[in-house]
Amino acid sequence: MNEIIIELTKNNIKPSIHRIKILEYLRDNRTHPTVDEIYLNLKEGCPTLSRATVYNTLSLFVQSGIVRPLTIEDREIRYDYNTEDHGHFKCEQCGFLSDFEVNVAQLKYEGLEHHEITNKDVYFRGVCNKCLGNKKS
Amino acid sequence: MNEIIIELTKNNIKPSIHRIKILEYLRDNRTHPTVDEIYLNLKEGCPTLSRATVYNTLSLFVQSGIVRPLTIEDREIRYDYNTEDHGHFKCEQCGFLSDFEVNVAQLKYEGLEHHEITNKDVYFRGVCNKCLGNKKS
DNA sequence: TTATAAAATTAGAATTAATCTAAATTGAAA
DNA sequence: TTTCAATTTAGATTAATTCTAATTTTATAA
Ligand SMILES: [Mn+2]
Ligand SMILES: [Mn+2]
Ligand SMILES: [Zn+2]
Ligand SMILES: [Zn+2]
Repeated sequence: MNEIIIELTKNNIKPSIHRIKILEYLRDNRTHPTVDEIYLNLKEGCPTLSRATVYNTLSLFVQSGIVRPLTIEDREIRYDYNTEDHGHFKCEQCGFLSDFEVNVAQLKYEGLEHHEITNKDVYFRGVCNKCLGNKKS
Repeated sequence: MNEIIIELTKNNIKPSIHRIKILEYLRDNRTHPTVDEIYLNLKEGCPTLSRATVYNTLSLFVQSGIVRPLTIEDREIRYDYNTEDHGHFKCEQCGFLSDFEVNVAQLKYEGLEHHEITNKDVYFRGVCNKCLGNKKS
C-alpha cells in the first residue's frame, strides 16, 4: 500500500484513494485485467466508483508508463503492471493471456531509421498446453 | 485478377465477385486498411456492397490464412495481404502503420512449452521519421 | 475558519467497430 | 424449370470506449 503511494508520487500522480486502489489491483492481479474486471472488483469495496474513473486513471497510468496496455485482443484493452521486457501469448481456445520470456530489447530490425520507438510488443497466439491436454484426439 | 481467383480457389474459397474485389483491394493497397476503408472504396464501383459482406469475407480470409489481421490499434482491426515475416510500426502522431524487417521466426523465447503457436506478431510504437522531421524543436 | 479555485470523480449520453438476424438474391445441380 | 444451399443484404443489436456537464473533493489564500 505504501509502495503504491510512493510509486504514484514518484510519477507525479497525486495518490487519490481510487488511484491507489486501481494500481494496487494491477500489482496484485497479474492476469492482465480489462477495465471492466478492475471496475467490477473494486466496486465491491467502493460502491461509489465510476467506470469513467477507471478509464481516466488507466490512461493516466499508461501515459506515465507505470502500466502497459495490451492490444492483443481484438476488442478490448488489457492492462499489465509488469512493464519489464516480456511477451504475451493468447490462447484462442480458453482466452487465457499468459506471459513468456523473450528478449524484445535485443531484437534486430531494419527499416525504422530515424524513428523514435517508445514501445515494443511481442504477441503470440495459438492453443495453450492446458487446452491441448484436454483435447481427446 | 486471374491470380486472385487462383489464390481463392487454392484455399477452397469460391471466387465470388466480392471476394475477388476485396482480396484484390488488399493485394493492391498495402496500407493495412480497415474494414471501412475497404468497404467505402469498393462501394464506389459496386454500390450494392454491404459492410456485412466485407466483415464476413475478411473473417473467411483470416481463417484461411491468406490475410493477416493486425490488432496494433486499440479499437479497430487492420488487414494485411502480406503474411510474410515482418513487423509493424504505428506512429502515435500521424497514425501511419508501416512495415519493417524483423526475423520473428527466429526469435528465441521460453515459457511456452507444449503450446501450439499459430501466429506471431511484433508491434512497435513511437513517432515516425516524417513526424520527427516536421517538429520544430 | 471561510472563500475561492483547481483537481478529481460521477452518471449517463454518445460514438462506433463488430456481430447478429432474418430476409432476399444468386448460382449450381437435378 | 425446380430445388436447395451458399452468398449477400440492410438494419438492429451489442459493447468497449469516449464525451459531457454537473458534483464532490482537495488545496490554497485571505
Ligand atoms: Mn504480462
Ligand atoms: Mn504489413
Ligand atoms: Zn487455453
Ligand atoms: Zn508519423
